[in-house]
Amino acid sequence: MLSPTSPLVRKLSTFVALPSGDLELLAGFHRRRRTFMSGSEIISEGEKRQCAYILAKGWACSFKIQPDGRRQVVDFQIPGDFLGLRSLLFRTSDHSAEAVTDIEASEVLIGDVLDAFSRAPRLATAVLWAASRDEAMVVEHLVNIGRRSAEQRLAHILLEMDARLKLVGLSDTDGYAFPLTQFHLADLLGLTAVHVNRIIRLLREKNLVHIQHRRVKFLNREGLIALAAFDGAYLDQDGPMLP
Amino acid sequence: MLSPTSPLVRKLSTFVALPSGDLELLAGFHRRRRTFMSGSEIISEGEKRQCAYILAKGWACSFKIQPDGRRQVVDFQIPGDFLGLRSLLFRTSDHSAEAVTDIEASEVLIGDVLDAFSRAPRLATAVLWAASRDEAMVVEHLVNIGRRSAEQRLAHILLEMDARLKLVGLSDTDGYAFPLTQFHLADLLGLTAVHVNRIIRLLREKNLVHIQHRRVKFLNREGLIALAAFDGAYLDQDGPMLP
DNA sequence: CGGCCTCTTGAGACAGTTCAACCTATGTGG
DNA sequence: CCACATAGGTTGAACTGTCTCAAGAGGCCG
Repeated sequence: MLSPTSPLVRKLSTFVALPSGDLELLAGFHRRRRTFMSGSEIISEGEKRQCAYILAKGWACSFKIQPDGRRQVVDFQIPGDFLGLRSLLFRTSDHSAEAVTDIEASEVLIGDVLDAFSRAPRLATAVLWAASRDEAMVVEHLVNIGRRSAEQRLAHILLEMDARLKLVGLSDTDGYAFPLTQFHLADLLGLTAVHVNRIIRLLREKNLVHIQHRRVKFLNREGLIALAAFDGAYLDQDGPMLP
Repeated sequence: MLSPTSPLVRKLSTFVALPSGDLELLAGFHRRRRTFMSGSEIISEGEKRQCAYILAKGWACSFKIQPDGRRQVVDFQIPGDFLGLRSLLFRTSDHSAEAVTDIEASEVLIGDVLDAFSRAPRLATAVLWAASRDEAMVVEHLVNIGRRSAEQRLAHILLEMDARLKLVGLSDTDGYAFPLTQFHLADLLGLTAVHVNRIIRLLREKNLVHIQHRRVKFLNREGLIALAAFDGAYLDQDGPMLP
């Protein structure tokens, strides 16, 4: 049985109040528990009819590889996030995903989704909301790369992850545990790892954030927010719920 | 009554065969027809509880504006596409949208969606698919900006629009009608209009494509595909349907 | 006819890349 | 518990794709 504070339930409950029947249906999604070792590939671009996962523990990342070997990270997934929802619905998966840390996840099949949608339409809307929120994050990453400086990009993603981690109770007041390497950040921000390193130093020298020892520690959150022009409205996680 | 060749039906039918009951429900979505003049704003970032639209005729574009006035276009919408689906589900809209040409669209309210989902779960899955396809396009635009050269970016978007227009019957063998300015392209590709202009010239001089007089005309499609490393799998519009 | 978009081209500046070297943790096998 | 391997992080110097600013040309509409 799914505990009421499971990250996914916590996230969806920000959107709509789900009746207990829907919650039980959601619990059924957690039947097939899987574990993956750090670095292992979970979803593979180009493969047909893949399944999806709900991440329960650890960080993952979804990405696309270019023919020349360069890679673009699309997003990082934290507990409560879907992993590979698009590859569940598409004929062939349009992206790959791998475990950043050791992770635990629940396998979801297309049948589970069809079944749940027909029995709980409110849940269908909640899942569409979660998928739309994922899209909103990708959109913000697009703005990041397209129209912000390297410094702003880094500041922005640090603030986004903070807000997302808070929603599932994984962020403290001063910062959070942060398992990403500078290569991960570079591939998300459309930069090189060398340049990310220089920007990290810059933000440290400005006494805005420290990124050290697998931790992000905010020294001047207001300053960071101003620098990145961060507005978390796209995460749609504040304010009153849908009636 | 909705004609069976409406762009939206045509698009969704690529994914699943919808029973006639679902098609009638879908037709109900087209009750409230609206028209917008070229240049007018249809969705506004920051506004609460906006409605969404299904585009029937013309081109639109969705975008986000930065505090410094620079703008990032997220995607262009063509007939059959949703417009502002995220602003329908979110507390406040995370993006804006405007009409590129004069357009015709049908207004969709949140109640329509909830109602349709509870009566036609298969339709819910089809809508989730369409939303996921929109996300896949944004992801590809992210890869475009993050990891491709200006030349590749432009080639890629021209090929994407060709495939998308083909799906709704708006592309000829040699090219298609193209209402975008170089400013639109610049804002989508994360470049300046000046640089887009130089790249357009480059592709013309290489005898790959002509972009002139509001038309895209392919001269060497294979060459363009190779240049951009274009693989349309992310559009999920080829191959057998979902059973 | 004049005004305003849109497109075009040039020259200099700069943010971020590339390549290369070196440093520092952390873990592993002997 | 040391020796070594390896992944990740740090820094410098030269290079380049794209931007910025600037000025002008073409075409459409009132």
